[in-house]
Amino acid sequence: MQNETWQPPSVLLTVDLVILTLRSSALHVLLIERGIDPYKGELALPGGFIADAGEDVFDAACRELREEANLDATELHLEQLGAYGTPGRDPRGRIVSVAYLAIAPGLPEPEAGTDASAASWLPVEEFSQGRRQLAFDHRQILDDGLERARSKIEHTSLAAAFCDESFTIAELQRVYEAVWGFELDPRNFYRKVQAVPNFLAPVVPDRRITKGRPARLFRTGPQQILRPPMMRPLPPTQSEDEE
Amino acid sequence: MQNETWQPPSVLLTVDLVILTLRSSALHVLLIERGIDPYKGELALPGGFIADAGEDVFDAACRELREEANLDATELHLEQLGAYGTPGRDPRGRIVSVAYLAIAPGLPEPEAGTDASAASWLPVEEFSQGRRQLAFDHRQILDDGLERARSKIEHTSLAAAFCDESFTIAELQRVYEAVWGFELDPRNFYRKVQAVPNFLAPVVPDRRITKGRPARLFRTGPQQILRPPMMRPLPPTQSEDEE
DNA sequence: TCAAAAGTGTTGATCGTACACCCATGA
DNA sequence: TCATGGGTGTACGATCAACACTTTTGA
Repeated sequence: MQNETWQPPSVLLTVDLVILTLRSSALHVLLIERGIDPYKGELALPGGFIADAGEDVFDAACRELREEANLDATELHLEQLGAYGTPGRDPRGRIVSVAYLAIAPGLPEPEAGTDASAASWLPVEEFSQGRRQLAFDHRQILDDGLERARSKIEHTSLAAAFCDESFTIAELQRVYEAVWGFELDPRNFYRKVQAVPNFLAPVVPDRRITKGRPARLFRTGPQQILRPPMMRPLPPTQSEDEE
Repeated sequence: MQNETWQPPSVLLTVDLVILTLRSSALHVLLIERGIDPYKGELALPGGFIADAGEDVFDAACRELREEANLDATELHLEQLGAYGTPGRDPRGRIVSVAYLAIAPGLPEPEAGTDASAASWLPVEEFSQGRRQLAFDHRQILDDGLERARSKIEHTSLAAAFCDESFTIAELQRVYEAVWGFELDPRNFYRKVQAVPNFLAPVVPDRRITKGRPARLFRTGPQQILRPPMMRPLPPTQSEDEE
């Protein structure tokens, strides 16, 4: 236990964002090329220091979302991933980062001439087997964010956050396939999602023009928790050795 | 964007612990009665400031576990819940807390005469419907920890962390029943857990003396992810209104 | 009328649940 | 030999994967 003159040490606080979206049926993450040291020129997650001692951490994540990605936090899903506080993770000193996961519908390229101009969408597939590195411990944060997304679309309605407000069941299926990296049977998927009570609510009018028969449109219903869950097929398991 | 003389603000960092265990087949959480202001005399989660600017946040959680609860972090499950950083959550100033969830096998009462003497195990049931309050935002942290535990025992082997190194299937069942608040059929539970490949491994010798037929002993196998998952029965859902 | 995508029916295997029943031990 | 808890068999309904098939549109 500390004596009475002991003062607790202070740390610097940053937020980092794993922003995911679907582009051309592939999962992408928004990354920036760092313009300053440390890690100048390397890829990193968007983020930054909290603005002042009174700023809420969640508000800081919303602000960075706006400043670095031109995205409005009220229009997308934003949840905390966790705190990353290992000493030495940032060469500038003791910096603890609170990471957030954001999920956005398909979006245009970040506009040049804005603060977001250094940002670009990269396919997550390029980072999947350690093929490409990121600054700081951002590789770990990205992996944690991906696993969170993969896991949460199983038993929550999170997958709809990748879609526009109204969407077809085929569009929703493309989300699951991109995030999980598995192909799914469209006929079974169609019935499975509709069988979950209050997950999807039909939207009557404005159907879109496609090639074949037009699809029905849906929006998310009140049910956030999926029962039964959408179970992802297991990857090739080689543990078939029980009797 | 900030100008060049701007300096990022610093914050104070604490860790808080949600320590769960099973006592007499009921889920309990370790709480301390605060000896100093703020919230003097009220119940709070064990925790405290990081010791110095170089201490890892996880290590700080291990240290508090030892100091405040007399528990050894190497012998129990410890995982991060998340960061709690709303301004005003602590009247002493801008304090960000990183919360951890710890799960321990059944343990004796904290010893008097130690730093942990102000700590005691309380049944979580007393806090379940806002019946009793906690200091700071610890009520929220406790709720998040409970939901994490309830959710994780569904699809991971976390439930075994509530048991000793070797345990019977009936003991494991009591964990599920206490954490979920549901009674389960012992016969079906028995086969269900054994059907998960590599979840449980038999332990041959030393069986315990009980009333009836002695039960087989098991320890956890290498499989951390449960496939298929143990699904908790749904609470009385009143949304049976689809056609 | 053809291609393409949406949506439906059906079937056999698997899984979950309920519960009857048998087994091994201490008292 | 009885009470007690451990463990097995089985049957029925629900769910799932696979895939043949019909529907609705644009071209």
